[in-house]
Amino acid sequence: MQPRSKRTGRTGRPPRLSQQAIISAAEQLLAAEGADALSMRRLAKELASTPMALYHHVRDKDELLLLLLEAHAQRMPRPELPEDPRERLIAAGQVLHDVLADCPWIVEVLASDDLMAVSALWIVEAMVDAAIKCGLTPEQAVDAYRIIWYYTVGELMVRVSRERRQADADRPSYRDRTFSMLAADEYPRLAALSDRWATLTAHDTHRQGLETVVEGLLARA
Amino acid sequence: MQPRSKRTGRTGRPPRLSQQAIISAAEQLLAAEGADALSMRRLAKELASTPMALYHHVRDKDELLLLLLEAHAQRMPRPELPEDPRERLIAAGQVLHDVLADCPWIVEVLASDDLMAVSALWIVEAMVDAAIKCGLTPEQAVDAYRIIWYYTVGELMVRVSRERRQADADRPSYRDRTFSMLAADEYPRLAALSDRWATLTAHDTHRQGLETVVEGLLARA
DNA sequence: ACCTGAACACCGTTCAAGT
DNA sequence: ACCTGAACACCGTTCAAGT
Repeated sequence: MQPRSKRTGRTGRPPRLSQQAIISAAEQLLAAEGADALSMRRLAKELASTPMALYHHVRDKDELLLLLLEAHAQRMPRPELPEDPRERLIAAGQVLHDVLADCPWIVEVLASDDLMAVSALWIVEAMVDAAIKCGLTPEQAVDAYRIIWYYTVGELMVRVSRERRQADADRPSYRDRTFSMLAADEYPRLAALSDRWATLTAHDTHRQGLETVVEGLLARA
Repeated sequence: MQPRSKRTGRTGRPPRLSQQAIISAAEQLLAAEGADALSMRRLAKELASTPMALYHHVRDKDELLLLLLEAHAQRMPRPELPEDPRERLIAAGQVLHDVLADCPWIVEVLASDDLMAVSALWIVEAMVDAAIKCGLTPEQAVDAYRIIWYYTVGELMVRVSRERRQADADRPSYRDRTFSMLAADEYPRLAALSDRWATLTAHDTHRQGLETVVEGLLARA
């Protein structure tokens, strides 16, 4: 696995670093200290090397993040999807979500490209295929994929940022401050729900929303 | 409008800076040079002041961003929403989207809090109200709002990041490289669509997706 | 080919002092 | 009360040089 220099001339030293080693170290760092800790400089320190040595193996930080996403997607199990196209569409959407949900650092990558890693492309294929089998045209199927994708990205964004906020939990959230000041005449619905808002918006609605979105998408088939 | 010191003692100088002045300068900077240019240091330079002077008027950069969002939402016109609750729900979702869509720098704020500025809270009120009038329970209405919110955030994230990518358009997108290498036997649907993928995913599906999501939401009412 | 050291051009934020 | 200067603890990336 470890790439070696092709010519082992007398003066050439064996490479101390490799893309693999860098990716592994980055994964360890992410697991141990979270996304904020991952910087080129810190990573170099972790590898007992210098920042510039990394740039010999990855083009820039963006490429490193993409490589990390790729490695993560490759490791994920590829579950059998249901035969029924509707169930298949929902299941694929769920997998898409789950692949990304357990590596929250990925959100920065999400923003940087609108397409998954190659290793996750089978999910997109499954979704477009299922949508077509549900009676959508190929064009509608692509639109359906995009709508589900937007829903997924949004859910992840909000989920991750909430988790980060809870991490440094000292200061009261803007939301709490806002809801305690709600004028009941101007915002009757929100005021009526204000004390339950935190709990109502805390429970996980991803799956339910996914099913809802699919229901809407197939209604036009 | 300009806050003045209450005691104008002989030794007290008139304040050179104010929250208002800082916000205005930040808006100008954002308009002129985009989100990346907005830093506390740069902003101080623009105001012919020092970074630390800013911290006397805003707590930190997060608060500044929140104040900017608030100011933006306040300026937005508040359109009359349709009476019909279903149309009302869609229209409110559209406004929510539009308020955010024309200030792409906001995406960083979106991640940092799950609730809108106070000035945009009327949209949430309208959505929850419309959902209830459509026959949903208050709990379902909150879930409906959240699902639309996720969809909106995701659409904006992807939209903004695509626009940024096009800004520095030198390097070919990861997507293009990926799609040109697609194995037709492994990804039959995507391969069949590969040459049209760019155009199919370029057109704006926000509105259509919004209507679809609402359709799915109301199907269970 | 692979790596290092020093530098460039930045960040957000804190501290201690000035008027 | 309002502001300044200097500093702390970082960033990503480039350049020129070393073996």
